[in-house]
Amino acid sequence: MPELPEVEVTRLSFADAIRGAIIEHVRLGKPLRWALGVDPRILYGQQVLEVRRRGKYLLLDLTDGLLLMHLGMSGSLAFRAELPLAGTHDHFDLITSQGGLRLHDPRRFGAVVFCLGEDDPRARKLLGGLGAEPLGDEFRVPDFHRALQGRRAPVKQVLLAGDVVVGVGNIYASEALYKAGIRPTVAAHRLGRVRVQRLHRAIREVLAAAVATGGSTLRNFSNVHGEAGHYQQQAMVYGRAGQPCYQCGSAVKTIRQGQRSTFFCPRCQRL
DNA sequence: AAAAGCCCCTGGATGC
DNA sequence: TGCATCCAGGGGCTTT
Repeated sequence: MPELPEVEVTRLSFADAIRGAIIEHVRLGKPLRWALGVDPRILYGQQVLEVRRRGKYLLLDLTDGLLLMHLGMSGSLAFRAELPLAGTHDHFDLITSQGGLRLHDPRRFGAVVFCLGEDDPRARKLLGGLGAEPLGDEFRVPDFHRALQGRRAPVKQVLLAGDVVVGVGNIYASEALYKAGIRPTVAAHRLGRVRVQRLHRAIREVLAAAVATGGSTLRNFSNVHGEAGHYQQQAMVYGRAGQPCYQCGSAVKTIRQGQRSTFFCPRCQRL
């Protein structure tokens, strides 16, 4: 579920509130994708210094370590002064002096992992291969172009892979390609400068717009206060198979790429 | 090195 | 109402 915009919206919704908090207790529910990796009591007494994001990972900087959090497909966080009794899918609680942070994740593809720092082998393994931050200055057209030149896979799948650019998931990949007028099936290396430039711009615009509207809420996503996002209402192609393209009226098509659905307009996205 | 498949897990929607 | 099937916002790991 959560792509970069949802993760960023989540981060923004509690970073200020938790900054400076002292961890008092940890409650673990059912196992997530990966184990925490340490005795939870290691966290007790540590202070939460900052909340950052790298791709779809949230990074909680602690006094003496780093907590990596991932929301997987169905995860969401809640942060409130007092956490209610844990429900069936509440699998991680971080009780602090300033409130409780809770991970709710029905499918349990999410994870919370403790690392000593970003140089910790565990952190390097998860973060080391990530591509450029699409909303950051390091995401530049020439680099993007060069990276795409080395890929023969369909551009949609290269975007999803996350080693060229991070944070673009299944919704925003389709949306960005639509905005750029590029067919999702085109081999990445066949894109010329102009197309790459358009795609670069489209990715940034789509992600920024999604953050601004609180992300997309398809099922359960909400920020830390339980507020849903609205970007799905302005999706041009995602989830609109068979419906008329807003620009040209052609029926939006859906195909399978790497066991994921892709949506595009056959007329507006010719190459 | 890159690409393609396979899984992990639960729940909701759809069809019979 | 019950049951089977398919699909879902991710991504690490293994195999080609």
